[in-house]
Amino acid sequence: MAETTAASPKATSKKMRRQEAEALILSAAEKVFAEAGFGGATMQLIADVAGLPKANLHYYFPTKELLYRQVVQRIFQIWLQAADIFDQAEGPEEGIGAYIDAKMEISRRHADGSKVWASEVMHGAPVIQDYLETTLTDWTNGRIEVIERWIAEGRMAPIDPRHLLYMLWATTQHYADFGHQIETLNGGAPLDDVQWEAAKTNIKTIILRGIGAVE
Amino acid sequence: MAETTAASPKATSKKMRRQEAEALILSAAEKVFAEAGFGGATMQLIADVAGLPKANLHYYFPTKELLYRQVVQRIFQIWLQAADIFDQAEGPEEGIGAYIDAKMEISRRHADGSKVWASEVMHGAPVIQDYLETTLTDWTNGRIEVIERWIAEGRMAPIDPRHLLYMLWATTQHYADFGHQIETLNGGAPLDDVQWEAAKTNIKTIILRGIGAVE
DNA sequence: TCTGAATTTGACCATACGGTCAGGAAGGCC
DNA sequence: GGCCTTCCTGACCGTATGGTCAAATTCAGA
Repeated sequence: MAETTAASPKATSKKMRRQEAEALILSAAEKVFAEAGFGGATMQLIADVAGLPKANLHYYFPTKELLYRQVVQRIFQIWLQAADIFDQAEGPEEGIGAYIDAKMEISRRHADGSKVWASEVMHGAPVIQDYLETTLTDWTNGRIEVIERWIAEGRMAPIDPRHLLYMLWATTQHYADFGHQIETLNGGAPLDDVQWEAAKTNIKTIILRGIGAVE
Repeated sequence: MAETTAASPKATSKKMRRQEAEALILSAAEKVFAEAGFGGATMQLIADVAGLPKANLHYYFPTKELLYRQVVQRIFQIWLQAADIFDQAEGPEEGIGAYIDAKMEISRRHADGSKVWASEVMHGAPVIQDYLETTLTDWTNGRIEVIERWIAEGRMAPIDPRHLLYMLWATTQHYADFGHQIETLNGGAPLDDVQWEAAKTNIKTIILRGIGAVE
């Protein structure tokens, strides 16, 4: 189970702080939503995974939708943070290379969150449509400008920046969202450190060469 | 709604042939499963979309799982057929280029099916795990051999064929699975013919150049 | 120690869901 | 027309789910 957050359910005193309780529940919810989807997930199962009675979940998160919304928002934040690397770069090789590395790391460390996000978007983004229209749109347009500048400066080939971004998102998130398929094709074992490195290297090699950012 | 199959619900006589009834239901089910996921989809909603009473669905498909299974199998067949193009090719530029075209066409024409497939895999492939282990594994290994031959013949750079395939799948399916996100970033409108062509061209340009199959 | 706010929880409720069934309707075939 | 198979469907059932609630428990501060 996820050891990324807070203490174990019954380790300390009987009463929890709001913060740690919410973190525990969010972590359990992320896992269950990722495995079963919003419709397939049940509050009972999330409660079981969190090691809490169901009624306790409703104390912190009144409805299933509210809980789900927070799970989605959390991964979106992580997703956005990977953008910083993009900006700090001085050219496409560094910027896009680092962005690929960062997004691959997210796919590995936050596979559940990535799946929840993918599921949400696939179903028409009923919960975070406003984010797509505001934050994501702004972010995308900003990055498109950067790429266009790189093209104008002759640092890479004249590719449509939009489709390049889609390719970056698709390729990196695939390792999280379709992780089960990749694992099966890998003989049933998750990718090990070496294989993850190989994946990153391959992606960077193909894309950076493909856009003419390296020889 | 999908006009790809059969006649409209109540156009002809009261009684339907097994074949057209099943096609109608499968088409409705694909749409609903794509929009709501397996857990979120209800037999009632599928029935409504198909324009049939719920009990009639159970006449043709005894359980929800059985109906779902057939929807998934159908898209998998389409998915596999795109492989033929790969084999008939004589080199990477032609083979991979045609494969990208074919998979992009699937993403456009069968977006719902693609989403159902993605959802199934994301949730651990509870229904089609055997397909992943047999058919898909065989198909993948076969294609890896082809790519390795191309590399050996000096027709492309020494890329890990496995990760190249993942990239092809990811990039092309992204346009179906994340179609809503793309649509939102496109100002709320679906990609038009020109934009789809641009997408294909960009992907082919980047990948074919990236693997050293073209200059 | 007393008090009150925050937290925990078992029991409960209304609803919605997947699935069943019996009886009716259609249509092909003699 | 008579018969039989196939198809259709409203009404129904048991269960599981999201959510509620009031009583119990914990704990910090006066």
